[in-house]
Amino acid sequence: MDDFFNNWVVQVRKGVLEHRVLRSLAERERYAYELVREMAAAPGLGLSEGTLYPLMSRLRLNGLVASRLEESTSGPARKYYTLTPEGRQTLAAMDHFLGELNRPEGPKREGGSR
Amino acid sequence: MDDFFNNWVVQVRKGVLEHRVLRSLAERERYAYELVREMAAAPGLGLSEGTLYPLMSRLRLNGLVASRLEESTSGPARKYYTLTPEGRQTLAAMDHFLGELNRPEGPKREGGSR
DNA sequence: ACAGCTACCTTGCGTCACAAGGTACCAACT
DNA sequence: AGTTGGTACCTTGTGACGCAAGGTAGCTGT
Repeated sequence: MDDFFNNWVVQVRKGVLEHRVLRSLAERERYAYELVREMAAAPGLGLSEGTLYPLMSRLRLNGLVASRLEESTSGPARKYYTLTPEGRQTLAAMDHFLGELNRPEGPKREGGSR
Repeated sequence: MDDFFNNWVVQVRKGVLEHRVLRSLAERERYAYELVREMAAAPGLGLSEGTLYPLMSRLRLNGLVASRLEESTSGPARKYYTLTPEGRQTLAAMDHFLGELNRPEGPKREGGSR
């Protein structure tokens, strides 16, 4: 039926997810499995592990997060992720960009340069 | 430098663009070239023709827009696009979805089933 | 005739969500 | 001891799509 709409939703997630993850990590450190359940419970998202684990790898490769292993008394060890300074910087840039996007028609000129 | 951020912006566009285009067409009919310049001038977007033409094709294939050729006295003929009823419906669904996404922590339960 | 604008469309590339599948560790029941 | 079920990690293959670059064609001015 609405192939188109469903596909659109997937595309929207691509942008939103990374932002949401960084946002979440800005609050406190978390491990991936925790994030999966958190996001899956959120309104429009509903991601699975296959989405998040590669995402976390990308974040780490790009230096936005750092990870730390912690053993658990009940279950496998957890890999906790924290934001690096670059991660915080990128998050701020994202926030700014999204702010611009949501402003309906007001482009807002940059510091009146030139 | 910020490969990651730039890439992210590209991903965000994927979701935003289709919504913006439908929004724009909901106002009045437009032709593709017009949309390109309109979007390119908007804050965070900056798309090119190579992005928009395939997008318009997809919209037409999915029955969200209809097109109509109109000759121009100055230049090539223009293909004007209008929203179909399905297009309007999809736009409404998108608006709803985005509304849900932006609600910070309020999932809004579905009819309290179960 | 030629440059430049409008206006349409296509090809090749790279990125990414997602489903599905895989490994391993631990607790509880049979 | 074996099986189930939960936690927690990660990989592979597929399909979708933005984008740069390139292509076609009509009109205008020099």
